[in-house]
Amino acid sequence: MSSNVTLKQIAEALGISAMTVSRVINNKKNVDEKTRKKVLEKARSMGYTPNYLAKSLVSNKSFTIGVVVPEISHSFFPEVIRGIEEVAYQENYQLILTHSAEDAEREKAAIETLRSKRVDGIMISCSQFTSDLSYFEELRSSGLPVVFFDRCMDEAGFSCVGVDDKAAAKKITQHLIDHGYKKIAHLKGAQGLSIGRRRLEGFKEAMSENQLEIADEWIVESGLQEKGGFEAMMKLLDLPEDKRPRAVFAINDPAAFGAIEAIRERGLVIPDDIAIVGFSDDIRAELLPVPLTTVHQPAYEVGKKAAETLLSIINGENESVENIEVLTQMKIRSSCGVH
Amino acid sequence: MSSNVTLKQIAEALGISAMTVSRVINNKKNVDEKTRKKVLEKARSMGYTPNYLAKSLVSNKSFTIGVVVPEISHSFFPEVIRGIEEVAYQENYQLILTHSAEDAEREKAAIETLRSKRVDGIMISCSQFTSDLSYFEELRSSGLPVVFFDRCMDEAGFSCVGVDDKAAAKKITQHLIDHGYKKIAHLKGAQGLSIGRRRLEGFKEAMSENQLEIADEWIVESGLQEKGGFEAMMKLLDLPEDKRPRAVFAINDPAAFGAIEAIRERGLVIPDDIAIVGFSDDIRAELLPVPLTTVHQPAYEVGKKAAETLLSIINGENESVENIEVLTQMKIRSSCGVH
DNA sequence: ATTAATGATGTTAACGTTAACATTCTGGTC
DNA sequence: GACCAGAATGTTAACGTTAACATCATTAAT
Repeated sequence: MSSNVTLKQIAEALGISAMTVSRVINNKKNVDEKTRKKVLEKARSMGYTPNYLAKSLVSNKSFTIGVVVPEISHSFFPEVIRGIEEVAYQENYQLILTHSAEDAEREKAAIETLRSKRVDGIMISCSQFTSDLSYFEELRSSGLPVVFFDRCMDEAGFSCVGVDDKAAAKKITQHLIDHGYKKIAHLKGAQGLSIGRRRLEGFKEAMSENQLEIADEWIVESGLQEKGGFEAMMKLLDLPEDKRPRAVFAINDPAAFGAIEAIRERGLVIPDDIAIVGFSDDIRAELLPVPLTTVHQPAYEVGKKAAETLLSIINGENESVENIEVLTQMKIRSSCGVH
Repeated sequence: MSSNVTLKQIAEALGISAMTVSRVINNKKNVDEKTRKKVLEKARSMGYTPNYLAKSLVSNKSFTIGVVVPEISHSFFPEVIRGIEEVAYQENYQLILTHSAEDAEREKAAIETLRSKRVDGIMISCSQFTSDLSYFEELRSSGLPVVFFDRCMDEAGFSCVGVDDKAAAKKITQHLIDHGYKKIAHLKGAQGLSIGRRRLEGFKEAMSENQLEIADEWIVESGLQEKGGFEAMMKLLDLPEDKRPRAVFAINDPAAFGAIEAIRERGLVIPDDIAIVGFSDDIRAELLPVPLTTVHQPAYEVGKKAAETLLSIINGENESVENIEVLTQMKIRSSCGVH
């Protein structure tokens, strides 16, 4: 358990000052070539590893950025993280990854810890239950660079990188309408979340532009997971037959999977009895017995763009609060009916 | 961009010493109740956030652990990370997540950076191409707690948390044998990696215990990705018909997916013409047209166990170098033939 | 040989925190 | 009222690094 070697120890071993050693380690000029070699050799032989904590303390810069995700293991976020990591890596930043597990308190605590660890910026994708705007206002007044991605708090005053949720939701709803469906339901997400609101908006816009009825009972909150989708769909299936929708637009693919399960349990057939479309293009969507029509989100791109945005703020190249939308792509498969 | 508030600033604002403020912030005793309240109030109003960098510098403890994964976005690792994160969260540690992208040099650089950031320990899953043992020996001599997970370097002298690769490989090979197959090939992984070696060993053991021929040309290196699996399978399919294997055990599911693609391209049918089994129970395995028989790896458990092991070393509760195997479960589906 | 310019090195203080020790209160005891 | 234990608070130095300035050595120019 050899404790860590310091500049000073190298300096002492060579009978020179710590400053000279520092200069060598940081490749500064004005160091004699002989000294440089001597120092490098000694540093290697003593197993020197610079202490970035001390460095960061002095420079007030940690080359670390914090990432807060609500869910690590579902397919979208790992891909986003890969995008973030790639950009960070290029610029020599590391990531502290924290996981809120869809818990607003845990999210808050994570952000506090990240601040304490003096990250240079934070990237946040909110939990489903995040609603305390005042906390984010406080965060904003701290001046720490922050960017939201995918799940944003619109009023928080931070930039947000997501996908064209509203436009895509509208488009895929329109696709159902083009198939001749009129009775269309929506499994919606939490309205505190930008994605929940925007997808609902897109849905509504498509419906009203086509003069179709938007029945209250056909807009059911499902959350973002299988379970919620299942339960929400069950509610719809419990309606009297003539009040039942013929098509469903689910807030995301996991919710759609849950809904599909519910439909199947009731012995109904997709898309003949009920058509369904999702959002996110989960890796499983394509592989279902009836492949799911959905919206492909370029997750890697979202991560990349979000990281670039954050770094530009950190580097002082960008002050404006922006709403950046990466373009999605509709994936038409079979669950929406013949095409 | 208000710069960060310090203990000293709070102290000055109240006309007391920094030490007293520190005592309040850290809930130490021997502080007057009135003072305590005054300080807490001031700290809140000034927006104080403790500087863990400074704290860590003094205490030589960062409450941060480094994680190095070769691949972020494939389903196994996110789940492992979730397990790690959960344990870390319980113990108030944060994770610095780094990604080697299957590049040995990048992996080495990541570890160096983690050391510089003075993480309290590191968890590593090696890239496919990691082979420089001397680096790990050096790392070991630094005394920093390290644990490998899933992809280990056996001789490096660190504990390793993985699954019962060899036993599981043997079992699934035996399963193929029980189906009556005698001509069985193996798409193997890099032999520098524990999983590559152990799964090959398990395969060989099952074959020889059943007095079956282990033909050299039926053991083909595929790597761990689709592409490698595809190419390796193509080599097997290029053999003269009578020398072709009737069943294949792929090192992991992605390799199996690639192989399946190759089989299909040749117009052959699974399992009738060629049976195939994988390893890892990728989320897609179950959803294939012919669901893939494979070995389920409890990824979350691996992450959890690995993190627990690392923390026990960090806390000085554990000195021994162990090889911990989390038990897998065979998932028998259809790709291995009727059952 | 003297001066100036430049190169090589050293010294000091600071970053924000806390451990260890030092000092100053307080309230009680005799 | 003197004394003391203990509580409350303060002072100093240290963690490892570097910026800023200071010093000393060397070389070139006159």
